[in-house]
Amino acid sequence: MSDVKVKVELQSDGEDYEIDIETDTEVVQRNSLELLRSGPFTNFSIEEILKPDFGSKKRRSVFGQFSHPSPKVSPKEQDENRSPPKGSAGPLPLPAWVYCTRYSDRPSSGPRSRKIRKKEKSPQDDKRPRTAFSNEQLQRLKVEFEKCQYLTEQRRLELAKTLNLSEGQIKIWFQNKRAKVKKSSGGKNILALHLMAQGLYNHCTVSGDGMEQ
Amino acid sequence: MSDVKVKVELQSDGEDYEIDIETDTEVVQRNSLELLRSGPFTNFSIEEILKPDFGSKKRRSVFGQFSHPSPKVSPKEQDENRSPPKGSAGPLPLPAWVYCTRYSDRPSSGPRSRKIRKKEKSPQDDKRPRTAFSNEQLQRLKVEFEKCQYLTEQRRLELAKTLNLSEGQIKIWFQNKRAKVKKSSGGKNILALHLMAQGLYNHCTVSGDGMEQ
DNA sequence: AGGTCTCCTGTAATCACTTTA
DNA sequence: ATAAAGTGATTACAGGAGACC
Repeated sequence: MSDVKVKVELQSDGEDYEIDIETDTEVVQRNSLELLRSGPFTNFSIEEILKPDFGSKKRRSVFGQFSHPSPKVSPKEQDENRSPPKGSAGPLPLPAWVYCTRYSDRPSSGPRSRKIRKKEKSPQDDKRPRTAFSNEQLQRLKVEFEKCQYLTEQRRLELAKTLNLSEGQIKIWFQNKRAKVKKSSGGKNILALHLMAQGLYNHCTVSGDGMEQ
Repeated sequence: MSDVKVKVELQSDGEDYEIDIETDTEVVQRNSLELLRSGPFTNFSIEEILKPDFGSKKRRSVFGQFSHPSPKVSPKEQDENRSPPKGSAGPLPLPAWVYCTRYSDRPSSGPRSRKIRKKEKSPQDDKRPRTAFSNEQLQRLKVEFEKCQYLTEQRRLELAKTLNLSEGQIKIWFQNKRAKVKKSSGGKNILALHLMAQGLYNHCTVSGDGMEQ
């Protein structure tokens, strides 16, 4: 696969954007997510995954063991079909989580169309005053969050538009929400229990106790 | 199982530090979460994907990196105390992501130390004695409050300066005032609700600006 | 090599609400 | 009655890292 880059200048904001075309990685990743979303967890065992021959490696360090294939794909491709192009000879696509790197547990944030010319920052502290999101906004955000805890650019843009918030606010809200969930769940989850049961869970969390709400 | 913490006082600065030892749990949990995030699915089975040879794409294949050392990793990067010896033939059957440490995703970050917050004692000392605002001050505050029940940093600063009060006092006064109004109006603060509904809560404009943060 | 993106982690600030005095 | 402080939730940002161009 090769990359094709296209430069686009949008009339609206006069910004240049660079869009990567080709490569079906993103589709793969999406499908991979679907995959992960799939079967009941009980369909495969931790043991299976953890067998010595699975991705056999002696080194314990994660460093460098995971590399991140460039997740580039045209946004169009992204919305329109969620199936990987069943092109003949392509190598089998990998699930997203396999691609995970250092932040190894989260899927890629998806294809990006990068802004090339970033606006020059105003050097002063233009810290946005705290906003109180409306119930409507929060409602929608929560719904979206339940669908997936991570944003794609697409989704972020769409949310920002329909909720009349900045993309930055959407992004930050998701970050904060993830942090909250993580904190409040205290790390207790089903799989954790699985791991515990299998003796792979040698450590305990500090924060421990869950918080309510 | 419990968390292990060590308190250390460094000679250099006389500060206490708290060091977490072995907090791998969260990583496991988070990675696990992703795995658990499952739903109905299509093309390939988990078992298939988990085979060592699955999708062995040449250079960027993750699985390939299970079987041979990544070119990206310099020995130095593999941190001193966390990396097992490279040539170690020791049985470490687990995929790397299982071992991700700390906040689960980054083996490289390892145990951290953080400063324990300095505790301020003598709780009585810092308490500001109750202030009796002058009529002039109250007058101005009320006027401002009617303009908008919520402060911007700008406005607070300005008020504090002209009224010769601390910004903290201004802030508290507004908070108390809002509470009072709310109470007396039976919890129905039309303006506030309206503002909230519009997401304008504590500032007056919604900027559509982009992602700068 | 430099810039930009998102990520995660922490933290500051402010909110509503409660309590103290 | 009300200034001030405490609590818990939440928005926003800093800082550092990995990935990408």
